[in-house]
Amino acid sequence: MSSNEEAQIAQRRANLDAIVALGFRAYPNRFATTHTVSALATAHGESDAAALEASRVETVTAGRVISIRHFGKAAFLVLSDGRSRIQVYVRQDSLPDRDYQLYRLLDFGDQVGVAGHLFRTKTHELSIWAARLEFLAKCFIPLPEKWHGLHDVEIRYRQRYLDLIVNPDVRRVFEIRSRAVTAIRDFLTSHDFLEVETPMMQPIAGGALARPFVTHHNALDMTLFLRIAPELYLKRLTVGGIERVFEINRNFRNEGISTQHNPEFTMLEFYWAYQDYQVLMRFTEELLSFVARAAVGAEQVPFGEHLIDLQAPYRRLSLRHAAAEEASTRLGVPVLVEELRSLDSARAIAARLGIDVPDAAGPGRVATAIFETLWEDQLIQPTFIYDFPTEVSPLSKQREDDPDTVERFELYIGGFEVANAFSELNDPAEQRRRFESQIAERAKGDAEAHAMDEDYIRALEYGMPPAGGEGIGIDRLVMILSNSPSIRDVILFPLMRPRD
RNA sequence: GGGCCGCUAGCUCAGUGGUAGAGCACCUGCCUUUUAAGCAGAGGGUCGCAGGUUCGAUCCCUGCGCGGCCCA
Repeated sequence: MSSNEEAQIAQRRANLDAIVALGFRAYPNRFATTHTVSALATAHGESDAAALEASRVETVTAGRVISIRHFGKAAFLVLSDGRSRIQVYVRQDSLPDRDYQLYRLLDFGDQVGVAGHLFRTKTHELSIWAARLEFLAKCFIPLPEKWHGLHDVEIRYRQRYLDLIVNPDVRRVFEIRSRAVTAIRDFLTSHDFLEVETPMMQPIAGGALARPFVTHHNALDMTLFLRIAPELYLKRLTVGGIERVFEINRNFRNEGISTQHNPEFTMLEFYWAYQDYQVLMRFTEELLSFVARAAVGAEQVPFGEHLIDLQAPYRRLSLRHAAAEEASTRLGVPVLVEELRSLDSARAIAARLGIDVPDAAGPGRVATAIFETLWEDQLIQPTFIYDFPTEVSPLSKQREDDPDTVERFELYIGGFEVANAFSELNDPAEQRRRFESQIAERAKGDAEAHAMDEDYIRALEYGMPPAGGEGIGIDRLVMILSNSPSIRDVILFPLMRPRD
């Protein structure tokens, strides 16, 4: 007993055999077109019937057949080039017999070439009056239904090509992504930043607090880590005199998967000598409004229930002040900023709020946990959270007036972190102390604590200029710009478990 | 790692302790301006996988797999 799908595949193979028997090649090497479907739709989408008749536009184009409506000895095909669609009118008395026989053997999903002239049907649909058909490739496997499309997210992610064929909005998301990345490059290069590429495989996984993926180089017999951040390499370049530098590339973090986390994700990092985090806040506002205009044509973008406004200025909240203020509201008693700076009182406040913190956490980690738990969900409109505890920021420079606090901010949009930036720590002695403190954290069980990097300290010993640096999560930014609720909607091939 | 939910035809989904349904798609026939074309007819199923309970399980129970959402 053969299944329905097997029968459909057999039918389609038989159709291909018949097409070959007509003299067509099964897999021709090329097809010379004069226009893409999108070009035709753009150029003539507004032309009326009389104008098309007067100009008699002849065209040769190609695409995938995504609909066939038969009418006896005529038919309407819909051809897609992945972006736009155009109707093709096929009739027996307008085609060579061989081409008409070909049309009768076409299946939903086949790749075809068409030559003919443009016209409008009675119902004003822009169409090609086919004078010639060429066969380009067979679709053997039945495609998902035209009306309901493909909803099963598992198949959409595993077989993204199917998703792209049948769900036109998916293409739109990745066009936004492409325009956003291009806009970031344009913005930074126009501000004299140099784009570079630094190692993806690193002997020490530094520049962030995260667990790395581990691999091995056979010839050198050495352990290598897929990078969790490019930070330490980019800052070495500022030592080398590249005063404005950026990289857009993949990071890898060996952590859980969620609507906001994919094990590999794309990050922009840039470093700007002689600037500090205050300058970067203003620069970020400029950058993001520029990117929004370029990617979606507006600074206001819908995101779920919200309309997010990426126009400057963004709200600014000091981390400890915001945490203390919200804790006061929740607990109904005053909570002072100073209480978040001492371990005992900070732990007591966290406990009263029902927030669990690791045993090894110092007051900085506790204050940060309180802040994230109380505030993260409400930070829908762009908000800079600034002045982080030094304890959680091993690569950031301290405030001149407060060694427990670093000049650092995170930008939240849509309820999650999109950017992280700081005035860069360039004092090699202080950097060594921070690394040593991280190693102590690791000894206490923090698997994400930063490792020692002697070569990085040596680079600082040559003198790194004061600088501001920032990382922006491209995937998360694109989620906001494209109104996508999951990071998997903005990554073409998100990581999935093997199915078999 | 924990909790909840899902997995039925190629796709989108109903459904029931008594051997399974719709729409679209596919096949046959009719149709030379349709657009979710129309009309008539036919076919298509390991109900995620494996056990258990039962006279009988797609349905109830247990485990596993894959996915989704939430939490850590």
